[in-house]
Amino acid sequence: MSDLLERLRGRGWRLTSQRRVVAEVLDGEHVHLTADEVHARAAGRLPEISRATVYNTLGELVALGEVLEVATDGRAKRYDPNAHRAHQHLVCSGCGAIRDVHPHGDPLAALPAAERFGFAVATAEVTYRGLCPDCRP
Amino acid sequence: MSDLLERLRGRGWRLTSQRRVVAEVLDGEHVHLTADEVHARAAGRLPEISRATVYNTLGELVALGEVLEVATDGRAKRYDPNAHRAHQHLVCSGCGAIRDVHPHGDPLAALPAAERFGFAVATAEVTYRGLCPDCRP
DNA sequence: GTGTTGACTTAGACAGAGTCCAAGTTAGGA
DNA sequence: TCCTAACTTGGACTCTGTCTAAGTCAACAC
Repeated sequence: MSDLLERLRGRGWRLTSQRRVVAEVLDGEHVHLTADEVHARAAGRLPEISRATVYNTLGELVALGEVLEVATDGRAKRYDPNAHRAHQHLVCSGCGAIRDVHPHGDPLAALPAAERFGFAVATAEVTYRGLCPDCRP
Repeated sequence: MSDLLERLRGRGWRLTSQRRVVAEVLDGEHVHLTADEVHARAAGRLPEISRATVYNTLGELVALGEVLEVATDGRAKRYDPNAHRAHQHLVCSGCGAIRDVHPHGDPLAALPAAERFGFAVATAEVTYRGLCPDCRP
């Protein structure tokens, strides 16, 4: 994602310090941060950045396909900078930890035409759930 | 789900009119209602039922395994009374419509041991997304 | 039937996540 | 350097969902 800023500029983005900081936060740690966590880290570098701007910027990055939105629980969405390699998520039912995983095969292929009901099915998201080593009894 | 009330009674539930109405609402329409929609329909039959009771009852039904919680967007959770037959969900990216679908194969099998990172993986939820016939261009 | 009691329900306050808006600021082209 | 549309800001607001204290009532014992 290091040339992300250039790609965005090429798409007509105005390159503000706020957007730069948000992109750097996502780029820096390949974890799954919530919007509030992104805001906290961004504020570490640019104290006056507002929550609204973080939400706006994240929404734009998602719309541009540079970042994935992950909703594994009913709580805050998380943002995954690893948008350029297909993967799924493994979530701990105990502590909520998330890992990227790479199952084999294409999950889309498992849905026969008769089960598509005329939808133009485009993607399949898989969430695996279970207890992580730290949470196992 | 018609004998749901009996099953619940057998598990020590007190059978109040509120719980009965919530169970009937879920039983009556095999759609995926939000908590607020369940509340609205329940209030049609029992006007003084409170939101808190609807949330409590839905939570209990989920804990008992009688109803599934489905979070397909970052918005309100939806409640799926079809908990006794394994299935996945197909969601319209345009209007949000949800259908139960039955892919073949077990999605869990696609995750090799090397990709489980010591987790005791228990379930795999698949969400297929695409445009429904009404939303296709 | 009546009484008792703890489980259940209620209204409303509260909290977390996210959106919206009007006013102020600024990146980048002319 | 100036201009202006695009961007940012703080704060109010909405939407979901949770919590609490006080009141109610289903089911059991008698």
